[in-house]
Amino acid sequence: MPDDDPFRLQDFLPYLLNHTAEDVGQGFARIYKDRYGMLRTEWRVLAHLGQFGPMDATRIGSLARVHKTKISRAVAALTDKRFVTRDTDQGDRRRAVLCLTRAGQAAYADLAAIARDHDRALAARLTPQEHATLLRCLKKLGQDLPQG
Amino acid sequence: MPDDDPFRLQDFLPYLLNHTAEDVGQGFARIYKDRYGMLRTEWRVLAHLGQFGPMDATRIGSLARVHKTKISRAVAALTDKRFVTRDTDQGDRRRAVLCLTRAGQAAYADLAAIARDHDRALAARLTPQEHATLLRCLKKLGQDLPQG
DNA sequence: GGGTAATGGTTGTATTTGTAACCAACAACG
DNA sequence: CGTTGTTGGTTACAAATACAACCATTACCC
Repeated sequence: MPDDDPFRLQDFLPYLLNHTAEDVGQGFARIYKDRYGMLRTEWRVLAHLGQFGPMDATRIGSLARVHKTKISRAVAALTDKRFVTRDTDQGDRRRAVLCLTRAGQAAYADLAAIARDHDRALAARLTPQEHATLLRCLKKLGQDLPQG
Repeated sequence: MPDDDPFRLQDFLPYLLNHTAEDVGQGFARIYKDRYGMLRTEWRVLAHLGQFGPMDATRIGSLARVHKTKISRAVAALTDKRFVTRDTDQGDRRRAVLCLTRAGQAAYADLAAIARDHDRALAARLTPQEHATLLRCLKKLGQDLPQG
């Protein structure tokens, strides 16, 4: 293991990833913030419900790998905005099934369309091969992290 | 522009990038946090000084694209830890040139070595071609964002 | 059943961050 | 020179986050 191989901050993956993520996310973040007053976790919860249908907070948390307190607060904000309803599961009264209201569905449809365009614009800056490789790499790197 | 091409959250680049960045950064973050009580911006400032030598806060901010208040607080924390000195530029007494102390250099050397290993472990999960493409894509995506 | 643990979810509090306002030193220009 | 504008940097206050403690309900198990 050559110690003379120097550390290059510009190529350090956590740094680069974080950097790019912030840059790339900001444009879209402004949209859901300005248009619906949503925070990132709120958008994510909305997106999960819109994408996968009704589910409880724990499931969203594990899909999105977001801590339950963040989910809880995001859900509270979304119900305030009348975008989400919570329905206590009568079989297990600890659980609450979350569901988009009609307004929530509309907001999701609106934002998803914008997100899709946004994503296309990003992809257009890469070759199709690059884009495919990028997705594959990100997914590879994101799974089974050596105990974080 | 086909509206029937649906939005896929799992392939949405801002989402994926953010996700991966968080996952990948966490392991290393714990190290500089546990070992030196540093926050992310502190590590970044330290890394920039270690990597590029003495410079002022504004320069770090523009290199790392971090807001000046964050830099300011990170620098305050680093001087508290005796990792950084601030030297008022006598030619322009608004500027302060930041410089690693000996302890700061040691901390940087320690962390840089760990970062390098960490990075190698990440790279090892990809093929060399994938890794190269990934870096290239991240750099492409990070520059000249259409008004962020 | 009754005690203990585990699970779904919320709340409290201490940190961290973002935004704006601010101060001091310098620049530009009449 | 004075007055106005910029720039480097800090501080104040509001918003967001992390972490731990906490209910309520369900599961386990003797």
